[in-house]
Amino acid sequence: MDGPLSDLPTSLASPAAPPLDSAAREAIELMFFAYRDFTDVADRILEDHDLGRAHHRALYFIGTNGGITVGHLLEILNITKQSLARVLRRLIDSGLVTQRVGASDRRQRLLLVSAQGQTLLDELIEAQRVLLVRAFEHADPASLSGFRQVMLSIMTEEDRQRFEPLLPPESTKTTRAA
Amino acid sequence: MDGPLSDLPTSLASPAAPPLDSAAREAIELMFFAYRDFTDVADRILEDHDLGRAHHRALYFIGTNGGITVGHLLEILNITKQSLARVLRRLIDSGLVTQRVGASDRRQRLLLVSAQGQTLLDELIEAQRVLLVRAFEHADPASLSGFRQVMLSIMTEEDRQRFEPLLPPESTKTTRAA
DNA sequence: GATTTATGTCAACAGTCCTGACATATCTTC
DNA sequence: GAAGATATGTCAGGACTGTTGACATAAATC
Repeated sequence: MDGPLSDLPTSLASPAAPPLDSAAREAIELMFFAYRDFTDVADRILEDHDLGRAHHRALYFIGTNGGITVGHLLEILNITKQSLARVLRRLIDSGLVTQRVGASDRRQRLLLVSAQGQTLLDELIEAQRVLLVRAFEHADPASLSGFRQVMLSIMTEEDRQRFEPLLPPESTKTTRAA
Repeated sequence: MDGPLSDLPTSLASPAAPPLDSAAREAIELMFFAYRDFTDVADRILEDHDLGRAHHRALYFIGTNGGITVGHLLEILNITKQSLARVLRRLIDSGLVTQRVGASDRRQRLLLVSAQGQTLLDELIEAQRVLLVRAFEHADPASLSGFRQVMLSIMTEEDRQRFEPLLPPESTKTTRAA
């Protein structure tokens, strides 16, 4: 009495589905569970500071892009300025992030992580790094680059470009060697 | 004027950080962007039906576990029953999910995806499958298994077990071959 | 000086998750 | 069969995060 719906032919929406079907299904679940558990370790730390995931993301990208402008941060996060404003307000009020007037353009607010903010950020990164190091230890270097390739390919071209300075100048784009 | 904070020694929170540091940082970002873009393609479809991500997740796991009980679904999703109730109500009211009284235990509500729900679910899976197929085409089979290994290793042991029937009976646990 | 740009702010609404407290049927056990 | 445990539901209220729409200000640019 369980599972009569799961093996119906994939006829309606996917016309003649390629064989990758079950692999894709598994990957969908891998994404779900891995991402959930990955964010969970950070969420637990954030709880102690009464911060949410949005604060984490903002803090992270400010930390790795010291002096970033609000506009650029908005581009990375892809949320509205009103959403970001709420989050930034909190980070600034609690002293985790500071701001400085732009040197060349005084309209800009350059965002910086404070010493206190860096301590929290280090803690957050460390928590996730532990998971990743463990994951990388279980996988050989080839697997690691496979992971990287797949993740990059899943992304939007726009997001993929954020990583390109790190990519070897090979083609991961249209050249399918066939 | 950009980046004075990003290269400070990792002295505060991570005692003597291994060399994997920059790889870990990159992986953190890979997770963020890949997951975001991966869910985005589904979110766009869901918008047309005025449904959210929570509805997607519930629909998905009901679809791949036809006749699942509310309790089991709660275990998978790891949310409270009040949260799930709201989501299920909507799915049932809109005819995407149906329920049936448990055969052996009449307290149970067995959840099933309706034909209409299956159509939507197929559409959602197809959208993400397209991304994955493209990603898998760009990566050789070894890379694919590397992706899989890393994602599995990131997870909680508990979640990893959900995949174990599919895993070869090797040890990905404590055996580090050293 | 007029326009555009970078940023902020007020207000309202929606989705998702949480906690706490009760209620109801239905098993299970003594 | 009565008592307790279990599966599920529901009401109430609160928090975080994201959205839209409208308006405000300062600084850059033309």
